[in-house]
Amino acid sequence: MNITSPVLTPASVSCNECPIKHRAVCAYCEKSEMAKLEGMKSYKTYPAGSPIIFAGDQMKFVGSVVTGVARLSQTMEDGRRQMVGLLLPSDFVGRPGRTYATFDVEATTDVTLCRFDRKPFEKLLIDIPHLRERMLEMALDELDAAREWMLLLGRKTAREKIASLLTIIARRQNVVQTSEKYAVVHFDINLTREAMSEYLGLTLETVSRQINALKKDNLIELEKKRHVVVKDFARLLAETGDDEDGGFLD
Amino acid sequence: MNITSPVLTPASVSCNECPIKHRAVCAYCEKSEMAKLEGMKSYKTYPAGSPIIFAGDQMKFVGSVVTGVARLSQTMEDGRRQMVGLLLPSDFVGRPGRTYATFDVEATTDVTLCRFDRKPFEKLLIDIPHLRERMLEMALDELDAAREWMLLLGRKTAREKIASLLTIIARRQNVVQTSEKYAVVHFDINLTREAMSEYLGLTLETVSRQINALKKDNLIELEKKRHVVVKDFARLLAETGDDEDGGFLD
DNA sequence: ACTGGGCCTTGATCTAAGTCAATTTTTTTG
DNA sequence: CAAAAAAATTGACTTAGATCAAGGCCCAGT
Repeated sequence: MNITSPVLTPASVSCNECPIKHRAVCAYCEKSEMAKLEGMKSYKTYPAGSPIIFAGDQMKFVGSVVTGVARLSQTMEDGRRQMVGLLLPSDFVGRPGRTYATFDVEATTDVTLCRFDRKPFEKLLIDIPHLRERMLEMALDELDAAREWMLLLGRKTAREKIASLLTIIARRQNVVQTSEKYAVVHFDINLTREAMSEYLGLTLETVSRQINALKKDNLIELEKKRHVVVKDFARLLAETGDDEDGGFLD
Repeated sequence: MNITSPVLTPASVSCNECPIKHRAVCAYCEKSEMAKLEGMKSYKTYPAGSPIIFAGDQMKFVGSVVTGVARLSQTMEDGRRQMVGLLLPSDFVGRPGRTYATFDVEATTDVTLCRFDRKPFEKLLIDIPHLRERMLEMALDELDAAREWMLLLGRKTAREKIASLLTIIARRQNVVQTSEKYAVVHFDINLTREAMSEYLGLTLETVSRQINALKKDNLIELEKKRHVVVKDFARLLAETGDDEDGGFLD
């Protein structure tokens, strides 16, 4: 559905040329360790909109998002849904040590995963300290992000939620450097209004109204509904309810 | 404020007699490893209501909750507060690898921590694989719990939130075994209505009204405001909005 | 170039939970 | 044990966001 780089031919990609090698679970591994991983990995691409894992399913694999965007979500019996994580390239899918999936994982755009069978991967986690080290770091980062999101879900207004989401998407795409905070910035939202509403704990109508309210207030411009231009990033930041550089710590 | 076991005399407690030794970060350590930890630890008790760490502060120590209840929370400039974690005995405080605290930590009841200076502890994390292993496991569990909570904050009704909180408190105090799910169950809530409201993303008035609504509907009984008697745990569970055994996975 | 199906927007109305304001109950402490 | 402080309840009223219900836009495929 989107600029998903010229499709990787699965087995042919060497870890050396992997676009996420500096940030994924394997980031700290040395040559010899990489060799072990290299031998076990396999790529799989999921088309936009397709499920990757269902909550309750047995988890036969774990892996890293190489390209694309996936989402982690939870569904209640009556259909209420809450997204609990947005998985971008280098993010990890699956929880070692757990047999059954707790959440649904779904491809939002086309998604390519670098997969490992779960059991063997768990062995590697024990054998390769660097792997476990990075895994811990990533888990702690995600935990902080999840807690940040809890504040958003529990206490922020609809407008603050939208502003927060936009700033987060902008940052995650690395369009904003700390220094050029006041610059004009533009980026794509890879999410439908519905997906946004699931992330923010709102309805899609409210998302639509609030986005258009931000537009009316001249905080953003829209091109073709999915492309956002922020004229003054600092002003948008001020709408998030976060203090100052909110989240640019350490 | 509550039954906080006969105050531990700090330096005198040996890890052998530690009430949390089977579940804390050190749970997987062997004798020799424990010896290292033993030499570095020190206990500190914080009176109910007092701050343990402020967001933004430098983190000089990390540690485990030995007794009591602490809470992790976040505050917005205008005073809106969201609790993002409830720390019970064996839970870990602080984030190795981070210099500054991201969240406030506060003693809810009297709290005793088993503390380690952060820097030396980070060294141990590298030296003692068992420590890192347990740390990862705990981080992943907390991440799952945080995501579970995101569903509650984003999608549940006030009544569902209260019912969920009550079942969680009951479980955490181990009053409920999976088997005796239908039994009468009673427990204390160590939280004020205000603390509950901060956890649930509600106001204290709504918390009060919903608790009393559950009482009127004969789902719970109250003794002295803070002690809850659940006559039929399954019926309370049904009010949480979660499916079936909600969360008793794996 | 037309049409069907996702998306998205917009309006009217409803309602769960918030706000404001007492009052009562419980706990603390001098 | 009385008085003060803290916690909890209860009521009246307001409101942000949900719900219900049309329409409009856009591009994908014939």
